[in-house]
Amino acid sequence: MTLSKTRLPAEARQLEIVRAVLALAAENSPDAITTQAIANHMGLTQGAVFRHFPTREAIWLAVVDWVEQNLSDAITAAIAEAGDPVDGLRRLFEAHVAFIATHPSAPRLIFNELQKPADNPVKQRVRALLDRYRRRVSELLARAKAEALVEPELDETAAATLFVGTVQGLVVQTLLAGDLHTLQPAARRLWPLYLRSLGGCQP
Amino acid sequence: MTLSKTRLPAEARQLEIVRAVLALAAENSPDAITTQAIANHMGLTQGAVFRHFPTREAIWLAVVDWVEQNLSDAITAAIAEAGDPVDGLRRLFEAHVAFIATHPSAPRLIFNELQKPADNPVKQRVRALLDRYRRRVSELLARAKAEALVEPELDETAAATLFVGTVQGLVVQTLLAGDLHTLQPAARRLWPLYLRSLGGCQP
DNA sequence: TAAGATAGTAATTAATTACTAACTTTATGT
DNA sequence: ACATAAAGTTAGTAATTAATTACTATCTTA
Repeated sequence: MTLSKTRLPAEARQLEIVRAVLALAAENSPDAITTQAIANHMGLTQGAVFRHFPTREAIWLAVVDWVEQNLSDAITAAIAEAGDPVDGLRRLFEAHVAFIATHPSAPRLIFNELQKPADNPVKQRVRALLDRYRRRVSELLARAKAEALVEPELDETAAATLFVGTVQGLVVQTLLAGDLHTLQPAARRLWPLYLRSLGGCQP
Repeated sequence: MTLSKTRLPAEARQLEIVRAVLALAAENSPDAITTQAIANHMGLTQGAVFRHFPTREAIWLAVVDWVEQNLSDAITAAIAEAGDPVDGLRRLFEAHVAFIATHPSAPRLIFNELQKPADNPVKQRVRALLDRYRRRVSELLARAKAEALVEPELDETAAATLFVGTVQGLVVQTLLAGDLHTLQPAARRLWPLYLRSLGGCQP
């Protein structure tokens, strides 16, 4: 419960609603989060929510936007500090896992949306987010190949899919196990394996 | 619509209900599948469903049982035909992907359950299913290590997690893209990468 | 300080949902 | 044939939920 008590300007309240959803989605399935629950979390009445969003779906679009923006920033910062492309991949991997560890609701949103029919607007937004992410991984892999840091005949597309999949698969398993605090340790053990899959310096 | 028209003995009808859920889950989120929708799919009325299952949750437990049984059979068959452990892993990988391609509702169930609170009975069942699966992968990896087919200092646990994660991550991405028919081609491109992550001498 | 805009409330609505129970129909064994 | 138990129907109920509406309180600013 935040119980902000005071009235907030529309923009600030919208952000509050997004954060309420993120907080609630850390423990519950996104679909199970009712507008009533969102209102309770802020200490407001249910009707107040619809002062700031026309429909429930509009809330979810705003949440996806928030995730996209923050994840994108984290990625950019991680890559910027990198030495070579392979180091960039490692930093990206760690940043991605760290982001999920602090925002467990983010993967929940994704896993939730991939269930729904194709024309769903929220799903489209999530798909676009993931596409952009994979493209950035591909670029790093291409540079790594150009600098002869990985197997010269590496299947870049597959390697990018595996990169994203490694994180996603790990998250699936830790979410199912219920112990999200083991995410980062497990990720550290996975990285050497992924790195070796790229080939390169080894015979 | 199956429209079986005739009356069915309880046991057969229960199986019909499970198959109806599997069929409906291929396109919709499991949570969105109502008892009414199940009944419609069989050409019966909603009340008929509750002749065979006391609660909605009981239906989902039966569905998980079905998946567990069929996946387990497919795995066992795949491993049985294998030559060496690494060949077993490859066959297991292919069998797993093939199972998902023919039963896309299976991963949907998993992704749906991992969202819910820990005490959920269906989630517990799904978790047990995945644990057994990962253990079988671990055994194959251990044998591969004993036969010196992979890196002698391989982190088995991590490699098993990566194995399962590779499939799961791939499924997440194809489900999100909406083109499930690209699953198997993409999987074939991923296998060489996973194999290389295990290290060892390449033939 | 008065006027208008903005944020939130309280009550209600229409639709959907899992579940129940009293009933009718069908299949089957003797 | 026919009794009867099982399978399916009909017609509900109670609870939940997103959305709406008429109203009130608070802030801004001219």
